[in-house]
Amino acid sequence: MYALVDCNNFYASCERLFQPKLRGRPVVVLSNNDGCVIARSDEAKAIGIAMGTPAHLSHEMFREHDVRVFSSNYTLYGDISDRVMQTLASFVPQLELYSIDEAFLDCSELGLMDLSKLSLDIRRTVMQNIGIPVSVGVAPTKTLAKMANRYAKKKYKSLGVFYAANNDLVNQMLSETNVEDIWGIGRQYTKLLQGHGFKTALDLSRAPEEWMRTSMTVVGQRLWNELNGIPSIEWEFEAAPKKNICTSRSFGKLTGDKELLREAVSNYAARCAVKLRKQHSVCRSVNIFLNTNPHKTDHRQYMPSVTIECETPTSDTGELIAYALKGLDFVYQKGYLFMKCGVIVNGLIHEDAVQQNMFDSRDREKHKKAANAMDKINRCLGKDAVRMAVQRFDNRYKLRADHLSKRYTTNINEILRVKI
DNA sequence: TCTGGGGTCCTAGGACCC
DNA sequence: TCTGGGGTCCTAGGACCC
Repeated sequence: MYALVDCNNFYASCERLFQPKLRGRPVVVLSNNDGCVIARSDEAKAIGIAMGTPAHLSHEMFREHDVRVFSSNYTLYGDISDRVMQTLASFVPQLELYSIDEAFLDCSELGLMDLSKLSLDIRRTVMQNIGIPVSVGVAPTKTLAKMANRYAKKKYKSLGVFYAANNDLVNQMLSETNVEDIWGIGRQYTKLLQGHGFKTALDLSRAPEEWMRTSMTVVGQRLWNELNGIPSIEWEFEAAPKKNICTSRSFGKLTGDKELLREAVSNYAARCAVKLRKQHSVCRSVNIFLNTNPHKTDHRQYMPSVTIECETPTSDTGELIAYALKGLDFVYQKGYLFMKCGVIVNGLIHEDAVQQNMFDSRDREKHKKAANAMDKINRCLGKDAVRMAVQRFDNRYKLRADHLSKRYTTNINEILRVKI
């Protein structure tokens, strides 16, 4: 049996944690750059604010309904997430962290324990320890557990848990879930399935296995198995090292200034380098891309990207910045207004598996020591306390974040103050 | 003024090898 | 009418996830 625990309206719940007066009030959290809505409290959902709504189209509505708006504060959400996961880990021998607000729990070795009772217990404990509301779905496969979780939220809102303990309960859930709400079914597959007359998950579970395989390849076969109670998605208890790493941002405002782009690209390359070293990887190539704003149909559009092979696989900040700047030189053209740029490092391998290049004149040991020292200082003093000159300190291209809350739990200067 | 950022898996097709 | 038969590796593109 699999349990899926999911934090309700996670980002909105995190913000409300430190401002209890917002309980019962509509709260939304915006994406980077305050672009669009990415999290909503129940109250915000109830007044019809849709996921992904551009913020600039909603100001009227926010004012009208007295909606509290936040910029996203990933430092805070990441820390609250760690705490929730720690609490969850105390209930089962093993769990898989699936996303910042979700985890699968392995219930297979809990013997005859009453899983409904366990679910309620989890919910109560997380609420008491952390203050974040969660929902729990328990079922024989991951796909069904995801479904059970969604079903709990929809149908047993106040209870917050659903245990698909037998065939009747599984079928009841399947019959009340539409195909488009199944985990793994997106827009394209929804079109395909509806076109063939499949409306509910129950319909799909009874589709001919052969048809699922031929029209949806192995993805369809797996899904068919999972819907029929045959686990076909493996556990991943240990986070696998990433195969590529991307750092990209939209700018606070459009720019064609090459110096500004150099600064942004250097910073993103440096972030990639830190992420690489954290998982003990080096990359074989670096990709740099620029995007104009596709929404501005009257602007000239240009979305170039270029990949540069590293002479020797590396995770060195200075080296990656140099590659990234070389890439920028290659694709940059005057006369365009850019909205976004990014750096992707590809072909990651373990740092110990590097083939030495016999023409390599760089003292890698020395640079590695310097990088490690830099990481250590930055871990203590906050990220980017030490940086390369080209990164600058003034962040002229910085994103918008007009409604940022404090980093209550990770920065001593921003700790919650209580007036008595 | 203003529309996120970061990933995964699968398949097809081309380049190349013996 | 006809063009070998296997392989591997890489990339691009499409689908999906939060």
